[in-house]
Amino acid sequence: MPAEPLSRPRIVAAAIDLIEREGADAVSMRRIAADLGVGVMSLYNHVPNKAALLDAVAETVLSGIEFTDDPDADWTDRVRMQARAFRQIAHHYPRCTMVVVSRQLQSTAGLLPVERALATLRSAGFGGEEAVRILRMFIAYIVGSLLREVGVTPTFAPVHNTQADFERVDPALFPEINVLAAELSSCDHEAEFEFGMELLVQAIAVRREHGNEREKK
Amino acid sequence: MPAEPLSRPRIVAAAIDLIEREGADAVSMRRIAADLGVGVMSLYNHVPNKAALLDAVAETVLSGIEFTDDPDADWTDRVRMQARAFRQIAHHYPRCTMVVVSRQLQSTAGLLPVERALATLRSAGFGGEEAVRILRMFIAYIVGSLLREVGVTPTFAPVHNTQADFERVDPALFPEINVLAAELSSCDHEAEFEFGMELLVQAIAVRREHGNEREKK
DNA sequence: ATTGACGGACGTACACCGTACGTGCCACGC
DNA sequence: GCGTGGCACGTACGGTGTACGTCCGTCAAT
Repeated sequence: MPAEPLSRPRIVAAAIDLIEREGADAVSMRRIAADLGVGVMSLYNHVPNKAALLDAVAETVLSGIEFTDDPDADWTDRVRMQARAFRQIAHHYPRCTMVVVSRQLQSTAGLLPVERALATLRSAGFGGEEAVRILRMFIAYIVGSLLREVGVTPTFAPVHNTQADFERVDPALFPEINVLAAELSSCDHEAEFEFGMELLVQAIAVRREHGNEREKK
Repeated sequence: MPAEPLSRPRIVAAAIDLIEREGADAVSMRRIAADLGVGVMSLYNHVPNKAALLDAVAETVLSGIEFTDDPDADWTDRVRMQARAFRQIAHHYPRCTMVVVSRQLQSTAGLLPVERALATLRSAGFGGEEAVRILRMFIAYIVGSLLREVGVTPTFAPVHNTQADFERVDPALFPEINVLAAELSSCDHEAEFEFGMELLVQAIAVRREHGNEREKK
């Protein structure tokens, strides 16, 4: 007597749960079925195959982005907020992040963030082509940042101090690394992310100014 | 009569070859052994397990970066060159790129690029901590860019035009996407990469100016 | 020269994986 | 009453990573 009749959302939720608990490697159709107390092949009545299931996982995680867009705020603040929203879901589903960025999703799941971002950039005065370029640049930076974050803490396990690794390098061959061993081994991801984001925001801000000046001329 | 006696580099080379020919999904110990004309378990005399083999693949690919660093050039040009060198290996081993960025490598393989980059930034006048932050930002951007490039062309197969996908969205729900469908569906990766890199270079250039001014004050 | 140890190539075996296919149950429209 | 279609499920097949045991060539010590 299954209280709930095994639907696609339930399967996806179980998959996300499993990934967060035991990592992406632990995912198998048998394991998900066992967690749901269900036969393995029953899953295939709702999901065509494992790849599609993982796509659905990515889609679901991505659609969990919460936008608190304030149309009255400065456009730079809106850009900042949207970038942070992107990063926050990665903190909510840390183990799933690798799954999300690994599979390129050509579905409509990530479309709402794209729409919002483009609208913000257009309202800031950027042209269409330029807005797309800027958006792609931001996405690249965000994805790369998240990849490092989840890579360095794949299990949130004891972050075995890699400091020793950096201090063990040959000072003659790698003088800079040797001097900066402390800075290289520690990493405040939040501050790091904000630093890069601020640089990007200011870069496109000055680019907008130049564009406006050129228009006036 | 094995002409060459099956060494670890030979195994890694076979793995890279296989990945480039048939994609990362085709990699299996049995398949690699077959390509080498060798029994499966013989591989384990040189490689502890499959994960270590893939780590070695990442390490080997990464160590193939060619640096043509010109110490006399402007520091911005040196940064540009190093970023491009990073991207070029991804073009040389397109299918391996996902493997490289997927596994976080804490080995000494990627250390030389790090050393060069830090030296360049330090010589440009950046402080130690700031140089590390800037380097991390660049790496995030580059990794994110490469991930999009290899994601969009996982097999270099016919890039089934996703234009239709963008044009099919509801214009009422996604007006910006609808208007910019053409820009979103086409992507000149090279130009896109250069655009973002230029923005980053100029951003840190103005940051350096501000820092210098503050020092003078 | 004989022997012993040893490293590497290999086959077998096991647990697990994704999933194609067939079977049975149950709720429904006629 | 009777199809009929959807859904849960079991079985089975080909593939995977790898632990373990076996065999054999080489080389050091006796």
